[in-house]
Amino acid sequence: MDTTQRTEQQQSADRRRRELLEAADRVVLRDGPHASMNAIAAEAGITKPILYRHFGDKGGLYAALGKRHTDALLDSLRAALDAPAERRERVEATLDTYLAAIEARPQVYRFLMHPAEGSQGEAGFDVGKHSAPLLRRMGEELAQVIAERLDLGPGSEQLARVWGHGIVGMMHAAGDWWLGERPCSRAELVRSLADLLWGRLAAAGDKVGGPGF
Amino acid sequence: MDTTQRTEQQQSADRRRRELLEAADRVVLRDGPHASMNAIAAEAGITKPILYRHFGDKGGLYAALGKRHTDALLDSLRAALDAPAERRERVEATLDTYLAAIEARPQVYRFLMHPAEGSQGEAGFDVGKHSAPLLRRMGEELAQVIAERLDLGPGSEQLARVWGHGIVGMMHAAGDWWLGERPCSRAELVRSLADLLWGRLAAAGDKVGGPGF
DNA sequence: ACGTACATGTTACTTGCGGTAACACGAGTG
DNA sequence: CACTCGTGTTACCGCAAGTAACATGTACGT
Repeated sequence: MDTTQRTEQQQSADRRRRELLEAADRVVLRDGPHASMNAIAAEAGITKPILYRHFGDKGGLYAALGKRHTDALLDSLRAALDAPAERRERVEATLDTYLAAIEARPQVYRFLMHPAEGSQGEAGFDVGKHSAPLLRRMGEELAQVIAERLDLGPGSEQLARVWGHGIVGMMHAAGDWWLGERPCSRAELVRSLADLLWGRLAAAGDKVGGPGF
Repeated sequence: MDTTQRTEQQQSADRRRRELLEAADRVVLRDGPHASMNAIAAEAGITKPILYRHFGDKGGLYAALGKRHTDALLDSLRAALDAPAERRERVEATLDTYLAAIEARPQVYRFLMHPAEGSQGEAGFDVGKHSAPLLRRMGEELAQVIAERLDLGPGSEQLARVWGHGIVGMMHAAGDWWLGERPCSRAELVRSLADLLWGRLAAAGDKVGGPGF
């Protein structure tokens, strides 16, 4: 039949696509985001045009690659956010999940966020535009959770979205900085961020002698 | 004398450098970050090797370009942060200054932050790694201000740095999202972010029937 | 006046990558 | 057996980064 044929072919094409993605994953994680299409094709045991037949262009490949990791990360975040516990505890668990993920596989993180600066300290310059997708998706998801579960009064819809993106950005920037400098333990970082979210900034007193922030 | 010679040459070289930077600025802001070195050289009325003599490589040029804008932005932020007013008011003024800047010149912002996706909806892919420098610098500056002026008890040094980078990340991500979707006025955005910083997240009540965040 | 040193500029090239066209092989089907 | 279609290859194009080698003006020491 036509349909069965199509299905078989589709399945085989999908398997192939997954294999190619895994090969690309290996190369990108080994060589950094500067990996050339030639290198990826070589790792997969084939040549360039096949990659292009599957993914269109390099952007397509990187987008597919990014989506895999993004989906995985979002799944763990959702799990942490859905755990049965107090709100602050869940917030801390979510922050910790994210930070643990970028700590465990910094290569993946660097690829997703700012794919420049390959492993070597080269003056590399090429980058993907993945950060936006990941950050945006996380922001939107968090906004939805906030809007669903929190009672924020009038304008809650918009407030939730601002907060979603804002909190995600806070987590992202702090995590990025922390990953580079490692100025403290993950637990301390989580606590500090949660404290910030919990209003300690507003509650803090001015230092003696100064104008206070 | 030798020194006077060196000085005169240095001065002329500096003038030239500034001219080149301004030309590069025009091209980048017109063509997006995909601008080729050839195009920039042409705009400046000269040819490629001269650019390379002045800036080493494209990264050097873009770094110099980024530094100009970054310095300017940081100056306005410092001014807003130093204004004589209540803390929350100053925080709002600073947020507003940043958002006003990215609103007024989105081209510059896009170049500094994620220089991909040129004005045309191309599948563009090349990017600079400028976001890190700008975000890092803003984070560190804010951290210093917090540490200097706020009384945060033990561990205040680290706490201030986490908060600095976290707040900057919040501002950045929210601003980036807002700039793309324009879901509300700038003033509303500022208010929402300040509310988040002021602990409204912690103070919000759970929605009826749900587990509450 | 003349060669020397140096800054400033150019042309023409190499290298490397993204992307594509054209061709080659193998298997199932009338 | 011819036909097609999926899968693969080689060989190429275009373009941008970066460089080598060469030209030219100008101040200086002798």
